[in-house]
Amino acid sequence: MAVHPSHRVTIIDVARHANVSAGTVSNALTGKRPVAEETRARIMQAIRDLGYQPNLLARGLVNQRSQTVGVVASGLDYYGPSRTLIGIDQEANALGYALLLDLLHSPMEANVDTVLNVLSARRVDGIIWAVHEIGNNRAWVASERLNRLPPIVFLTMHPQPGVAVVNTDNYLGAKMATQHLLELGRCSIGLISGPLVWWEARERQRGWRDCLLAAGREASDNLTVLGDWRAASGEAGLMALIEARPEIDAVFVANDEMALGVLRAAHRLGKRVPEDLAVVGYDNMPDVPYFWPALTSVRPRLLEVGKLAIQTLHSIVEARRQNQEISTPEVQTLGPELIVRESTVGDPPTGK
Amino acid sequence: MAVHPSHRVTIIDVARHANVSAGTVSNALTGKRPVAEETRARIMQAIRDLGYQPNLLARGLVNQRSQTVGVVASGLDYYGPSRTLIGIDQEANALGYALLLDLLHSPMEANVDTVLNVLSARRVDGIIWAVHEIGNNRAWVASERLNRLPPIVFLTMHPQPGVAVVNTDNYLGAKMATQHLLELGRCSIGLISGPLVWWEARERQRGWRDCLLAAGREASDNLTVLGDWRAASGEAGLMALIEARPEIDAVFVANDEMALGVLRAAHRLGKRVPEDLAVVGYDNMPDVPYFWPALTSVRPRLLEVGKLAIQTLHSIVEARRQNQEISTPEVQTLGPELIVRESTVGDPPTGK
DNA sequence: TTGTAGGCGTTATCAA
DNA sequence: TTGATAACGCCTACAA
Repeated sequence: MAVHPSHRVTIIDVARHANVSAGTVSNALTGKRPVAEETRARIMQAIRDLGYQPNLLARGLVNQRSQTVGVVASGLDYYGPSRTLIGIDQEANALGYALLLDLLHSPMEANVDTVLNVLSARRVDGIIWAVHEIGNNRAWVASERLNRLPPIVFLTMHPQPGVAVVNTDNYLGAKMATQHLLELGRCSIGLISGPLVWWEARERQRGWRDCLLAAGREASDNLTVLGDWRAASGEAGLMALIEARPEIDAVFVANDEMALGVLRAAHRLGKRVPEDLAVVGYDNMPDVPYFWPALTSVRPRLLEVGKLAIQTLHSIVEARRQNQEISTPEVQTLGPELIVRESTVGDPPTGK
Repeated sequence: MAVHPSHRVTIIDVARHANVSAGTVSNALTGKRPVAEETRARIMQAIRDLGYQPNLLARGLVNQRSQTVGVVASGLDYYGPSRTLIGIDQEANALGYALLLDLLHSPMEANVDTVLNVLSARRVDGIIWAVHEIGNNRAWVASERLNRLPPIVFLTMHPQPGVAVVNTDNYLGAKMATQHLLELGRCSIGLISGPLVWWEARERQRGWRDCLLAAGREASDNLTVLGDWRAASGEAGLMALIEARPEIDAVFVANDEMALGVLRAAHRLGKRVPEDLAVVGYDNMPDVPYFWPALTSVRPRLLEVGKLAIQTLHSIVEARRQNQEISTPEVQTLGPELIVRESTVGDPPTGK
């Protein structure tokens, strides 16, 4: 048996081997036309004998669809984006799509055109845009460019007419976190925010503010500190916050990493959590239950976001293929969940 | 301007528009044959006018190469695998490959054949196998199957003749960690290991043991506890370890997540880190500097692993295309780095 | 330097 | 139920 068959086995080889025409083999494989049972058996045997693999490039060429979805993402070294990608992969597998992955090194990067061109040239059936909305890095969405591209589903962005979006509800998540702190009887609830050029950061800030105002509380600027999502900025953030408002007894932190920094700062300052300071994070990363103390956090349903994104894309692709109306709503938002742990209510079991 | 051009613009449209033949357009695009400067300009203009995108499916079909690399990975919700994937993506971009991503939900899964068939059918130029070696989930590597597949580069696996492997040196990393603890004068150094069906876990265990034995120390079984990589098992692990060997004053933990659990257990037991117990982790996740106390950890060079994997694959692909000998060594191993922090040497700045 | 023709591996159409 | 034939969009000899 030759190790490198000089001639990749094609559908024609199979046809010859089974004494039928290539068309019949194709029919047996795709099931689009009936094939006699006896013939089909012969064909299947030939396929096994020859180790035939259909060439999906050729198939895509004639079918005008590649069964491929382009995924443009960034920040994969964070937990959230990875998690979403897993959801995307699972559902794509289920629906028979392959994933063409494209990572943007910096989400602000302007090489959007290059990426879109590549995906377009590879004739992906659709695109999932999983790059965080930062500054005006979505400006191109309004452009006429969009019409010349395959269907796109956007993740976590400000709703925009004519654009399919799947969101996780950052506003609600922040509200739930803040409400929880209010219900614990906390008087002065600070916020350590993400950079406000991020849409998600703005949404979480808005949730925190609206919740406080609705309760007749103060939500002034010096209760807020800007972080950069990293733990270091959470640590510095708490220091600054306490400097400005020493009476603070709770803080909502816009992500878990910064919350880790907050916990560290609290330890250094000798503040007890949650007695002196209650802390809520966001993202519910896998290791927050083992922080010291275990961190109360908001869990966005990222796996579902990924799955829903592919489902939505699929239905758009199908609708367009059949020139039907699109039945999916333009914006779909998944509600989060608050997971309460020691950093707001518990005494961590201490001492032996 | 029609929103859905009924007829995707092809190289022939461009040719007509520019008053040349399709072949000339192709030459202008690929640069494989000279084209008069004046003609080329006309062609480029036509391409812009028409918004032409070459069809890479068709190109792949005739060229017999798709400029695509299949990446099979798992555990993407952990930091390590994501990091490696980023490296893979970066280098693939640089070399002009697109990435076809395939995630295995369980790394022990037996559906290896399905995955390989899909990749094979899509005519990827090569494959990167980034699934952790667990149990005998690499058994297929020895099979004749391998010869019927495109070139494959394996990540983190036990070297095997005839197989290209890119590794990070788990054995050395564990040795460095243990050596560090020895040099601090620690007397009784425990190990919290990963599941021993993982090759990497065995390597790290071996490093710990050999280092201790080389120093004339004890490395007996009751200095070892098995974990499952998750924080919970680290927490339970330290409890068990101290139960068995109360005199323990240092522990090497096979990953950072479990180390987080160990820190938590130490707090609960009232043990001071590092005074009573020095702790070293593995992976150097981004948030370990903000653990309490900051965690000393081994940093594997994962980004480089990803890049090197693609480079290696690329050179194998090229060599095979030209029927040359493969010039890359079969096994390439990248050494790790030990990052020392408070959990072994420091006093975390405490109180104000 | 450019044009023409044939083929890459499939599927779809039209007959048989 | 099956077979021949013509696309799908591109590249590459071979000719001009």
